[in-house]
Amino acid sequence: MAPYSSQLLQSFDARGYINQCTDPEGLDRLAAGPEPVVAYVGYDATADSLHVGHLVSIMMLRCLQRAGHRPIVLMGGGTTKVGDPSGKDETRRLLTGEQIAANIAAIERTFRNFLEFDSGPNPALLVNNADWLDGLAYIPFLRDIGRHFTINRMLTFDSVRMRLDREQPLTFLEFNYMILQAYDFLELGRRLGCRLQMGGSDQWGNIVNGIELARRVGGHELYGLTTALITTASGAKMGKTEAGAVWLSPDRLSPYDYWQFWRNTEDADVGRFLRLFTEEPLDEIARLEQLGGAEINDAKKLLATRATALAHGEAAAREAGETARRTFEQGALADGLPTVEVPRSELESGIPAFQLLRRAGLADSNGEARRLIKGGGGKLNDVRIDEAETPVDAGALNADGILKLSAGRKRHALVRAV
RNA sequence: GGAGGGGUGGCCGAGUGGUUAAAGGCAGCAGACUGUAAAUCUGCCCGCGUAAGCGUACGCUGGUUCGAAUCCAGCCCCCUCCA
Repeated sequence: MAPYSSQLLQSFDARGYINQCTDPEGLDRLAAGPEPVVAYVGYDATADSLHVGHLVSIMMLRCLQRAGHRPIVLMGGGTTKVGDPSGKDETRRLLTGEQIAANIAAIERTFRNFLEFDSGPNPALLVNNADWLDGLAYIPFLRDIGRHFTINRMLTFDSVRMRLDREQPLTFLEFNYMILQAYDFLELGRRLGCRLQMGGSDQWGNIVNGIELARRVGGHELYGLTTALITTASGAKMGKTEAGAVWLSPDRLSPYDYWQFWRNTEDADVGRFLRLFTEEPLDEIARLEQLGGAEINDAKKLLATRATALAHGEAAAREAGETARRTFEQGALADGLPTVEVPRSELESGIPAFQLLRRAGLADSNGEARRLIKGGGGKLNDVRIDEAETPVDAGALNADGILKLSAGRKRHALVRAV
């Protein structure tokens, strides 16, 4: 990779963000120029939270802002009504307008932790493509925009071909997604002077479409840059835990669990993840990833705390780290673990252990809780539970009226008598 | 419109009348080993139930049968070839 002259691309490159770029030299010149670069990443509003799969692009926006440029978060309020067929076997169920609006509001809260929207010389912008897509008139749109797309070419795109090859239906509605995304780029260029779109590698085709559309209708030269899909060293897609997706919203995944996710990073990924997901100095990261054996755990703790601080704030990160330290290193019963409340009267009369495990959220069904205990994974106050039926009563509570349940060595929950 | 093939548990994929809650693989959970790592080995892996058992499940609806994922009919959807 040629050395870049702009601080922006130097940082992107050093952090490991870049997978493909449509015109690295051109973009480098633009970023090294006197004007701040306006760049965007689009996010669908299909859920009320983003997850770690989105995190690289969020970090890029943050990095871009810190380098003095202007980030735009594009919420797909309009495109979500259509549904991106990329990477999906089946048509997604359609969301209502209210659901989409609620999702956007929830996601915005996450972005406020990563980007500066209200002050500074280059505040971030959050825009919604429903603003221009909802009011499109069909015939004029077809004539002005649709004429620049050929079906022949659209059929060659991975998102389309995959559906066709896998013999899955692709509706005309979804087929239009790539056109709308291309149009978004054009529109952001016109409205806000946006020159760069970034996204995951699966967005490459869609991004290129936007660039070509702008060229055909005679706009500015636009640039595209994608990130690699982040996988773990053992090849698994990143972002799954025991409990499911790793969400960025604290309502979906507690800061404690988020911290744990990063703490459990594989050895071989620590350096790479520190570069991608924290802002630690690069030479410090280089030192940390050299650590061997058990010492690498210090690097993992730093990764967990820094990454959690970005998503949930310094205080939450410190608290999560402290909870983990007391739970794992001292074997103590620490506040900050997931907690459920149970009426004291119920505990007085005794609750079968398997039921309590389920109620504490450590098992999804009674059967699963039973199997957990049978397999030796159920613990009450760090003592193995031998029988699923064994009643847990008030005697297990400590002086504060709390007891600890565990599923395996990593998943813990507190039960508080009330 | 015609001919043929197909729709099985989170995913992939066996299974052509009872021994099938359904082989095998992946993913997931737990145990052992460790460092809250990886790799490896072991167990678990639809729900309820201590258990016996019950409920639900092989695209949908009905039928044949003592008994159906398996046979029959109709319907829906997908694929291939022909028009």
